[in-house]
Amino acid sequence: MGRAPCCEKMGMKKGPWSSEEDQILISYIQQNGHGNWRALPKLAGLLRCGKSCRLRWINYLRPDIKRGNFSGEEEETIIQLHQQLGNRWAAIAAKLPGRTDNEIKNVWHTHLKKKLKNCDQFTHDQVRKESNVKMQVDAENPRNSPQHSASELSSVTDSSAMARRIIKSEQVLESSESSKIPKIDEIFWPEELGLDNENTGFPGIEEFQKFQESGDVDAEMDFWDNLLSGAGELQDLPDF
DNA sequence: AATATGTGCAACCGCGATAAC
DNA sequence: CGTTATCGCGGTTGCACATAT
Repeated sequence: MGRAPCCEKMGMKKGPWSSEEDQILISYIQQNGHGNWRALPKLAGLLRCGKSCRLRWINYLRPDIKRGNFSGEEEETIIQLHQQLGNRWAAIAAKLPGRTDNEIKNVWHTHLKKKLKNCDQFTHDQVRKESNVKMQVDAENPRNSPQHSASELSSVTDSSAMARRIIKSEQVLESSESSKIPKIDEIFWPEELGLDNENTGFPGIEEFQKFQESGDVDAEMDFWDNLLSGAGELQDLPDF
């Protein structure tokens, strides 16, 4: 259909809101409700378009807005919901009380996307690595089952589980101030440091690989919890 | 200390859906 | 039933601040 933008009228103010404007909008909505957004600015005495007022109220001034950093739990929820719903930010926001679609969208683009990118990179490397190992094993033992190999690979391509690993591992790092604890990249990409897959120096690496193979995410989360609670013991790690 | 670059976030824009006429 | 107005959503932009060089 094509419709003229709501702010086409000249004289409408744009850009950041002043505290005076905020106050006018808050007190008007508290007294009268928002009603017709388009009519609101005129009635409230604001030189803004209705769209701008609505956005300001929904994303910033609403009393039930929860401000501050997202918890790991919230981030995990967003990742899982995004996997299910895609970029339907409003639908995702509906599952997170006090969070707005705009805020979630921002967090996604600034934090979570990067995490998943790292995760994808890890997954890609891991698949490649496991494929190489598999090819080597197959060459040595042609009777190896192809189905078994597929299930092994599927466990590392579950991006939700991977995201959980990333978040949990970051919690491990945040929980300790020891400079001897390797960064997540160092845990996940030991080959870049010249360490082979068999002996990374990462404590519990065998259990970690076991969970990956089984695909038992909950058991893996328990593993991370144990690692988190025993983060202090990681000081025994070799220098990287 | 000055400048360049990166990051986070609030706000804007355009479009589709839908209600109202 | 077609047209118009409004709302709500998702994508994008631009600015302020932080960090690196």
